[in-house]
Amino acid sequence: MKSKLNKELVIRLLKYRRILTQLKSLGFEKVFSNNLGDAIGVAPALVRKDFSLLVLGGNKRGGYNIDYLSEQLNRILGKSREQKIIIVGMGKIGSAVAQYKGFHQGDFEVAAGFDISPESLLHKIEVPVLPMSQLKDFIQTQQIEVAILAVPEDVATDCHRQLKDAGIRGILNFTPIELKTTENCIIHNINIGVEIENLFFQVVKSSLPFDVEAALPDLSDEDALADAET
Amino acid sequence: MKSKLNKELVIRLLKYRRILTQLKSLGFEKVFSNNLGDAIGVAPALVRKDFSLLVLGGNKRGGYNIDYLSEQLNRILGKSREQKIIIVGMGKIGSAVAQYKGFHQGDFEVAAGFDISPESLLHKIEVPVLPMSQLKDFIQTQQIEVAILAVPEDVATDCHRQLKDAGIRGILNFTPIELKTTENCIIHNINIGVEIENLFFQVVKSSLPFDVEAALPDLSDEDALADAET
DNA sequence: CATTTGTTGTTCTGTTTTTCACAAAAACAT
DNA sequence: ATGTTTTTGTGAAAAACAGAACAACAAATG
Repeated sequence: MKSKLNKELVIRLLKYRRILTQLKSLGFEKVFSNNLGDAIGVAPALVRKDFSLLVLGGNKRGGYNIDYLSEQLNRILGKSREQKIIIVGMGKIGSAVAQYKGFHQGDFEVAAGFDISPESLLHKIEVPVLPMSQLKDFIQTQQIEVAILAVPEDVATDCHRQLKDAGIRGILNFTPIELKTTENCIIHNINIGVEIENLFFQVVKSSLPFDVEAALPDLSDEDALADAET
Repeated sequence: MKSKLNKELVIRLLKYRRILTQLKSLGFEKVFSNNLGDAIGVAPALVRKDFSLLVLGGNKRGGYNIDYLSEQLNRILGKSREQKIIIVGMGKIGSAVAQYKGFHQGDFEVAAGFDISPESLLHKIEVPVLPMSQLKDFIQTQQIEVAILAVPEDVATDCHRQLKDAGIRGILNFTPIELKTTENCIIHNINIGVEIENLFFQVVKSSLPFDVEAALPDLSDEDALADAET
């Protein structure tokens, strides 16, 4: 069974929705595939194909209706509003995310943060911070499904287990430990260290006057072979 | 010209390197493809394929030599040591990243943070925080190539322009504004809001007793067609 | 009313990336 | 020595993904 809503597509749809919300608030009523493409950094043809796949039609010369598109994307993606999440580990990253303003028009509410020593966190945080001992109970009574994991590396696997035991269905993992999706719990890893290293590599590679890959094994044999055949 | 070192491959290589460093510090000398695959969450065959592509050989029954692999990965990826980065926007996210401990054995040094009002930042931060007015000069005299952008949404594009004007070659962008890579400046976007929305979608989708995609346009026509042809 | 213009919808094709499957080689055991 | 096990290395198949091209159509124009 091939899945129609592949991973990249879903991300694009979420981005379209955000852009549409912005455009709407600016008073626009319609939008063209190249506007959306520019906004999220993909080719206009891909935008049209995405909507075509979902049978979201536009008008042959008038582009797409923003209200219609928004509604339909909400139908497909779920309104994802009033969803509650918790944050485990209220260190720097955890509390930063707790106060993150970039959520799509307040879709999510951080129901609580958890930490080994909640008392020590005196910097004003708008969400209640509870001790880890209350984690499982809170998750189950509040029916929390999604958690953000932002604890130190050495307790990551232990916290992961606790979250799974408590019945969490999805974890956004900011620790450098690569957790793995299981049947009952979907993991998305964000490894900031790797992201920075990766960016550095790309920059250095693009800055060099020669091709980095020239240092890699020779592919010119293939060409030689091809030449020999002619 | 097809590039051998594609984006996903580079990320895997960076992850291999991290795992190898850990294994080495634990006293291991060799490692098998399935160990590495487990550690970074990919199939063992892919690990072998990666190394095969780079002509990094293992031993038919003894796995791969950790020291050798580390050296070779360092050669290919660059040692990426003593590189300096700056952080623009020392709000919650910015200062969290400034103090991020997950960097690969201290590869990177945060040379400075920049903010509109550096004085107001009284929470103890180990790196110097300078006013935006000094941004361009600092970048040029210190020869900074990579920056992390963590400012509020409404000034993101302006800061982006300032960074490009100052000659920055790579930006890790934490704002919800999707910036685009240009000839001179590589952008990697990390949109935390979208990541959370995406995770929610996947969780809801997996939780439903029926197939979400059933609500989407019918593909059974294809089957009907195929049947009709037989 | 005819013509031009602009934009969508979709097919077809091409590329890149991953998985499968198994031969080959090395280590180990008997 | 001989056989058995384990793990690599890789060619071929499969899947995922994107891009180019262009027909179809609606709107605008004169």
